[in-house]
Amino acid sequence: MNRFNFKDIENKWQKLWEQKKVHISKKDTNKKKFYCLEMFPYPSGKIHMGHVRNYTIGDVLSRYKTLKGYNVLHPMGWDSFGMPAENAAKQNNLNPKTWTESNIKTMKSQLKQLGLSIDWDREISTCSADYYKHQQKLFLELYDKGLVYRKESYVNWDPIDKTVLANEQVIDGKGWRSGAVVERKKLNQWFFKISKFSDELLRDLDSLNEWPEKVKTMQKNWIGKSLGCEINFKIEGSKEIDLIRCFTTRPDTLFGFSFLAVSIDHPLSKYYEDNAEFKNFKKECSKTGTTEESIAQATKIGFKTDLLAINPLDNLIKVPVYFANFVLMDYGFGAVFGCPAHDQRDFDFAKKYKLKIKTVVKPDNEDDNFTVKDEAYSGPGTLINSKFLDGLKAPDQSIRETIKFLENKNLGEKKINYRLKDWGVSRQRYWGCPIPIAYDENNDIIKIPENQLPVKLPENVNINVNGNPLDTQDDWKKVTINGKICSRETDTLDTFVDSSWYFLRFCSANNKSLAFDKSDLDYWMPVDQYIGGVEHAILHLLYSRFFMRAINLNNPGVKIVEPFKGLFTQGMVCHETYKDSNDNWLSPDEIFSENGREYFLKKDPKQKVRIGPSESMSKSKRNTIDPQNIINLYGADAVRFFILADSPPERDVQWSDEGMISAYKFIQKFWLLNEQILEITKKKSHSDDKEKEIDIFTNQSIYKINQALDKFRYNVIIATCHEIYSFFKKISENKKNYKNLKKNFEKILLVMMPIIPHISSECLDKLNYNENFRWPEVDLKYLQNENNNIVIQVNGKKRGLVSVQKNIEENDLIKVIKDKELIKNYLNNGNLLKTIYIKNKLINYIIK
RNA sequence: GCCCUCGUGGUGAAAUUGGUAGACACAAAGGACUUAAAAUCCUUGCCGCUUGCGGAGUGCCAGUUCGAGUCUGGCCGAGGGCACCA
Repeated sequence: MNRFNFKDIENKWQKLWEQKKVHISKKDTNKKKFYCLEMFPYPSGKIHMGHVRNYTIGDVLSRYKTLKGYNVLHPMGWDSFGMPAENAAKQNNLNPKTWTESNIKTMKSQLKQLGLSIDWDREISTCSADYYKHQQKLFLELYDKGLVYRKESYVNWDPIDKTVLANEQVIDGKGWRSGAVVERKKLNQWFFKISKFSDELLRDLDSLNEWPEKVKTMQKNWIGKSLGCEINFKIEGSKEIDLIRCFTTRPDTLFGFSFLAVSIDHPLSKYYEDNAEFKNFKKECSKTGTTEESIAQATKIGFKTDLLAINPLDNLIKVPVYFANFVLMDYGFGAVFGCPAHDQRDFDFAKKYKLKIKTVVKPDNEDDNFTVKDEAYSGPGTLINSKFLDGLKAPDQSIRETIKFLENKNLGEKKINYRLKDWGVSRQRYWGCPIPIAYDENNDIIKIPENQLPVKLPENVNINVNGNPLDTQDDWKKVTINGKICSRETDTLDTFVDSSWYFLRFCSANNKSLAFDKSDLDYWMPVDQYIGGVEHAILHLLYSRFFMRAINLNNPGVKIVEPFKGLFTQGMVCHETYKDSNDNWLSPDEIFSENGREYFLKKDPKQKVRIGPSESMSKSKRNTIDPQNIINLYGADAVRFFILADSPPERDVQWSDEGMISAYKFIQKFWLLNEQILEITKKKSHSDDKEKEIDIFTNQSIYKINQALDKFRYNVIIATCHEIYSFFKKISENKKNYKNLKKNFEKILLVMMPIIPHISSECLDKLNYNENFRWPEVDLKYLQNENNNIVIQVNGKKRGLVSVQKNIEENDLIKVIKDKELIKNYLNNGNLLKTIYIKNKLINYIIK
């Protein structure tokens, strides 16, 4: 008997699959399609464990659906524009293109070593002009539809990366990549009008019933729909302004109005630009930072103007107008009416500037003399101190009635507001898709004509410059359009644009003239199962949903609205963290242990290692495991087997060397089992009762795996594989060639194929299996044992177990068990009130 | 603060969706084989007493039910998301 030589055998099958083009998919309208897509990787150098998990999950599904007879599309590509290439280029004086292409080569070969069933004929790379030329056309199409516009606006400026960040890319006031504290800067920027679809993007979430609720909730919150009222406040004072518009969700608290606050960016500020005190205030505000987060941390400060705002419900109530640091220009109209009694921010502000705090809502368990004291009250209740509004139930009735009143008197208007802002796509970077726009001598926008597309990114550019390297390319910038000399846009597109439509490109990956062919989309789209990390729950998924709608706008040919029918978000791969006595991170390679509990430094065995919590693998914490080493040591099937074992795919999984070794041992012993069965099947065939057992076990296992596959419960499949091994191991020890042994074992190999394709294929080959690979049908008659174990309970507690014939009637069952010593004792020591019999499951005696 | 998710042995986890809690695996301990080690195999969730049996037991407290890990309400804890969003 031979060991399983994974190196040779895995290589053999990978080559064979490639030669026979078994993973190449062709449109075939007679066959039911299945589009399985994993989020494509950024080619950063080599694959990491997260990739291994992500792509194994997708591969299991693809292979399963193929066995089930679907025409499966399982493509792969490269999200290959982006800053790491530029950073690497700067650090090592490399060309971003060369660097990226070499990484792609490495990673592609690594993915192939995992035995993934990918259609490499459809490979795409977003940094190739073959890809981005279509993107430039799409950009211009959206521009013609009015979904792209340019405006001067404040942007989040990352001083390290020297680039603009989307609001979504600012995390805790810092750039999501560089970690630099974000500054504010005013620039001319290109925007996608995602807000046009706010309502649709929100509403259609309800149709995505194969998405995790968590992701849908996050998108809902991100879009942030709120129903409220727009109110115009009359202004009195020395300036030429007579109205300030506010948006409020609580118009019913208008009688608690004690100040009006506007953002420092509000148009009102132009009247105070020369005011030294205001300038100081503005400076004070900028000191506290400009991101929402840092504003949040700062104490509330205000600048009192000489203006008064009049309460629209009572002209006699006039309150001061402030500039305040906590009011955002981006949301609503950059102005809020302050009601300190029922809003904590307003309360804090009012306390600081000694403004009136008038209670207008009382909780239902309080009387009319209730007043707000130490904190604002924002709960439900009844309106008080509000004249004609008194007695209304807050919040629902009172808001509804107040809006009605304001609308009737022309003082306000019902309004729906969204938190979602338009998507800024301009990036001051070199390594991205050029924006196909130029400007003439009047700085008017000129579209690059179709016959001058694509706008190719110039090569051999010195990128060791501050700011955008494209700005320095005078030859490239100069372009003649219709005889006019123009200057190109030097900003490139956010890489989220690249990934917002790549799933469409896969459908027509080799179409030279079109980004995608509508008939291809009709067949392949939507993506039936999309698989990736939850970190893209908002940005990438929302942008892709927007792109689909943008393409569909005025384009009745495209039928699909939602790009991803099913979404699965897998958990991360974690590993323990280690530190030495000086608090430096240690990699697992640098330490050793003799008892599995205490670790020591290899280079200094006396030094004890501090074991930290298990965290997601990251280079900075040095707790990564290189998949390449693991593949070399144990082979692809063992890695696939391990990465799916133990934890359900949506949860984090712990990397453990012991677990990996256990998976490797499983592959090895399974191979030996196959060799044994092969030997046995050469013997004369044999028939006895065991055959039935084999049939039952096989069918039940296939059923179990089938169920688990349909629900992404891959860890249960691994457990079942272990059970399968134990069962057939025992059977093979009899050394009898049961008539149905070979057939059943072949079925088992077929259902294991999605998980461990190489060894399963090889085993089938060894057994001379030469039929087509098809998912075996489950024979339902084997799913229930003929003899059933019935649980005997007394007062709901398990007291015994009896094996009886299936579908036995209650009276017959009682005859069987009434003589049991145990039951007799219970029955003799109490009164039997009743018995509950659940067929084939249990009998429960109720005894007092 | 609000929203979401999750709490099961030393660990990762199963549990046919209300019916035998802890499948499967890791670790640890004990045992078998071996001159010995490695490898392999077997046993072990906890607390009692002698095999066997009894008791408690799925974060905590109630409730519904013949029966609750599963359903309902409240509390506690962990993780994630959002936020001076008016």
